[in-house]
Amino acid sequence: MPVNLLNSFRISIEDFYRSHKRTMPWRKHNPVPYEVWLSEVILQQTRVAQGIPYFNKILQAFPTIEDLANANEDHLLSLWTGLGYYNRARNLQKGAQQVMKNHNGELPKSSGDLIKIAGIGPYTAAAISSICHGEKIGVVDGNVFRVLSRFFGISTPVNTSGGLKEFQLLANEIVHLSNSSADYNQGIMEFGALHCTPKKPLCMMCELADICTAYNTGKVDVLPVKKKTVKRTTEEIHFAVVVDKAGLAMRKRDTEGIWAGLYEFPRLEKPPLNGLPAAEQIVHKLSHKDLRCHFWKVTENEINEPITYYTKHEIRKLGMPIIIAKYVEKIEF
DNA sequence: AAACCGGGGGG
DNA sequence: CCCCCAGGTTT
Repeated sequence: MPVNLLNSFRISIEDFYRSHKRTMPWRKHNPVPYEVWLSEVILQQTRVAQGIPYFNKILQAFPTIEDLANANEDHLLSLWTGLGYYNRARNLQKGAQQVMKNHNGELPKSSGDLIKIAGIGPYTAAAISSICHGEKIGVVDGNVFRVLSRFFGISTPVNTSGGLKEFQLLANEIVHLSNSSADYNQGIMEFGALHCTPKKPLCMMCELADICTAYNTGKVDVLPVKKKTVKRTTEEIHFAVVVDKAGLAMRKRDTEGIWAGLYEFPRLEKPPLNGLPAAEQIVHKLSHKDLRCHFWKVTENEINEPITYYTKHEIRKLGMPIIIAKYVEKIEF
């Protein structure tokens, strides 16, 4: 990306941050690292409005890292109740114990050391080090994915290792141009949360609209791109293999849906009572589901639909799903 | 790379 | 109903 574009973006984000009311509980000139750590862990995959009461409650119960390290786990979990992702609480306490044991009770400053602590990943390490110590490292969370992908028109799926790397590098490049990692990083998250929202972003009043790629190419509603994690399903299919003197029974499929207008074997709703397996079951993989295909050697009586027979010669001229075509090639009739 | 982890809010 | 949220760990 051109440096002047990166800078225009960065300056607008910092201006946005400095001119907005701040919502985080520990927003002060010298944020306490423990408070930032606690709030960032609480807010993982959690809306700020939902997490704030928990932050206040837990900080009051455990005012220092030492208190947290020595806490009764059940006590901590009772305060966490309702937040979800309860391993966050256990990891948080494990981290506090690590800090007591290995760092004299004080959080390390660099993101490289922070990330070694339980429950602190790339995001939280970058957040603590940039906000508390000015390290020039970009935070990458859901807001950052959204804002960067829209503004720069990046369509790389964000939920892939390659996408994550690309966005992290871009975030780092921008934050290196800033004199205040804390303001820039918090600004882009605040901007994403309040302004460049997932749905109905406030483009009409956005000061970045003039140079926003998504806005100027009509892609606001398609960015960021996420690779679909299609939950694959399995469907059982029972094919009737009916062989007659006249040939092999085939039926033409409807003109809509999968394999529209192609020829296949008559279907059975379930494994036939009077039938022998005619072949091994074959799993036919589609993008969204596995078709587990069974072939049953049955007589005409098992089929409750008009049957048409085709000779091998005739069948070769019919359009068929590949799984049927392969089967036809294998058998003798 | 994909699964798993929770509860709440909004369209 | 689905998507998203100031993500991280485990397999």
